[in-house]
Amino acid sequence: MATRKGDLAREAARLFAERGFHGTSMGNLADALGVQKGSLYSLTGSKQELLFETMRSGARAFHAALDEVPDDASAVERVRLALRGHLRVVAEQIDVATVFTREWRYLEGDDRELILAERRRYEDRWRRLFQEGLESGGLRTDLDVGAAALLVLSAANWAYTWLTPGRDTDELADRFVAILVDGLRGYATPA
Amino acid sequence: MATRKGDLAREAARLFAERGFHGTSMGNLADALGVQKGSLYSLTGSKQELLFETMRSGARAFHAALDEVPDDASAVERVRLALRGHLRVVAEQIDVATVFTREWRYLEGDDRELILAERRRYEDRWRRLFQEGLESGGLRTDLDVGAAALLVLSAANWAYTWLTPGRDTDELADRFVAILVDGLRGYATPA
DNA sequence: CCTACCGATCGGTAGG
DNA sequence: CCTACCGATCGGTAGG
Repeated sequence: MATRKGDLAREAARLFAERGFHGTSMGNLADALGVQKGSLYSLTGSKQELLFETMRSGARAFHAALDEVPDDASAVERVRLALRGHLRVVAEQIDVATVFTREWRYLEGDDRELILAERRRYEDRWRRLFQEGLESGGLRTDLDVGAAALLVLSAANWAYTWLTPGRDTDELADRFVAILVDGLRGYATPA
Repeated sequence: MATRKGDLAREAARLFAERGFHGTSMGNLADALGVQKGSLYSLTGSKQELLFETMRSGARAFHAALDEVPDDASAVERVRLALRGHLRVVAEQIDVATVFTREWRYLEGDDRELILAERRRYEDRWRRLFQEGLESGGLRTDLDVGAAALLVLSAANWAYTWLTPGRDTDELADRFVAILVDGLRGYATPA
């Protein structure tokens, strides 16, 4: 069911990702929908609200992807599935993911606080993944959990700049994890 | 020797990093320097030129850091020093690094092509670092060079979002490399 | 470095 | 969804 409101949300994500929030005018959005800019205000309250809705949609997608990671898998397997999930969201919703990762600082007031809290919560969930992996013995005991989480989150957060939608996304996540798990030097896995 | 032109370049980098290129007006820059906005045009040709000069300064700094990596060190050591160099540039010139990493797409015409070429060249130099490491035997023979370079470049390019200037930057680079080299599972180094 | 100004465009509203 | 409009601000210039 394609609604005009949905069309606007999609075009807003696309243009905010392509030109940035401040580089996109309500006039640009109106052109993309083929209407006059005054008409947009029956579909949204403000440009700021369009940004906020895009961010909420991003937060929802990334958290939902993490929800799918099973509690009972091994530490390495959980990291692998979490990275697959994150990269899949980026690949399937590249515009929303781009705006979520890069344009949050143009939010104002309470909108900004709410989205920042969601971003922090997402990163905390990742850190917990590593912390639990360490405690359950799936990761080396001297692992720097903060640095490890930061490293993987960097790969995840930078992905919108290079990921090509529909091109072996899962396999790429696995290749990252393979390097992370066994290292650049790569000793053989013990029997 | 503090010149007005230098003051303007510094304030431009700071504001472009803080509010984004399109979120910063010539009026904001004039306020930061304590002059009227018309006066800025004796120091620069246009707002676009200020962005371009910031980008050139970033490109210069990152390439210069890579120049310092010795040719004759081991593969792992070269990666470690290259990451140290990159993070040091981010820490010491956080505004320039932020703009270089995030605002390049607001450049137009030839300026954009030139800076994009410099960015590509920088990433190529990193890939070569891994390629040479593989050929000299310092890295595991089945290493996916493209994925490994992308992983480290992600950590490097995301650093402007979390790096605190002047706080153990070198040590953090070393911790990243330690995880990358020996892996999350971490087998003992062979004798 | 300032004052005064240019045309263009901005986000948003009123009234239909 | 449109027309017509609001005050504010934009990047930039002229002339001093």
